[in-house]
Amino acid sequence: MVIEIDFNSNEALYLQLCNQIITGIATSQYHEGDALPSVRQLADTIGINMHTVNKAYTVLRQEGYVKVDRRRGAVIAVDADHAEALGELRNSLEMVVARGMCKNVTKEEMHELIDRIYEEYR
Amino acid sequence: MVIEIDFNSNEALYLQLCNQIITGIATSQYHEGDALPSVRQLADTIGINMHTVNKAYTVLRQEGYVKVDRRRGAVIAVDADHAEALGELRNSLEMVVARGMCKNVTKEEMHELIDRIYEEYR
DNA sequence: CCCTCTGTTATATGATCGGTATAACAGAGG
DNA sequence: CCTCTGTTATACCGATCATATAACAGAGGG
Repeated sequence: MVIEIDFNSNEALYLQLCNQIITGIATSQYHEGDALPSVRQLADTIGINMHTVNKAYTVLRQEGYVKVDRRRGAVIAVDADHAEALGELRNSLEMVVARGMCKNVTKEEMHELIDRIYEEYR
Repeated sequence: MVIEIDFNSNEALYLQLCNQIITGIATSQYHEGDALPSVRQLADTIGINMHTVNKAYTVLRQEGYVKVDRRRGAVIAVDADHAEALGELRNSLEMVVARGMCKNVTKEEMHELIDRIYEEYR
């Protein structure tokens, strides 16, 4: 999978990495058991520091998207704790929905947006 | 409206302020034309610096939630540019939905979450 | 007219974070 | 043994966050 970093973004590099890999899992570009590039290798190919990649992998592990073998490196392993996932989703959605409501976005429009994203990502 | 700041949060103070005020608008605790406390007054009541409040107000103005009179201070004035709002909503939702999909959250569950938030906020 | 309130701007300081850099360590293979 | 893996420690630089002090212009109120 191609990972592209925007150095002019105000989003932190390690967060861009996390988000792209998570999107890669959602879009089935990464599958359970796939090995990610090693921290040194990925850092080299996209031209950033090893520790920045390591930070991204650490966050991904803490959030339950990869597991780390000492020798194989980071491996896609989604920990789909459903209740926990719903709780965090809820927190993330609250601010998004609040902003939408202020701007007169109906919940039907919100549903439509979600359906569209689901279609594109599946 | 009561504004509560969590000094132990990893979220920046000025962003906590923004989010709470936006939530206040969504939940009809603030209405179009209502005046927010002055930067000095609000800073004093919650025990933070004037400039931190000023930064929050500046962001709220840029994102179209308040307008600033020289005399009256910050006044709730939502600029509901619908197309623009939908675009930004879409961007915010993409990462949320991607994380949900990884954790096997169905779009029906996502819809239900949104409906529930809409109910609670209305 | 003066006093007081409003947002705004300018500087400076300290703490934290993001990213880089160099280095070393332990574990697991080939 | 050599090489790969993640991991840890340390240091440095720049940007951001929050604070502090200070001053300015505009708009009322007494």
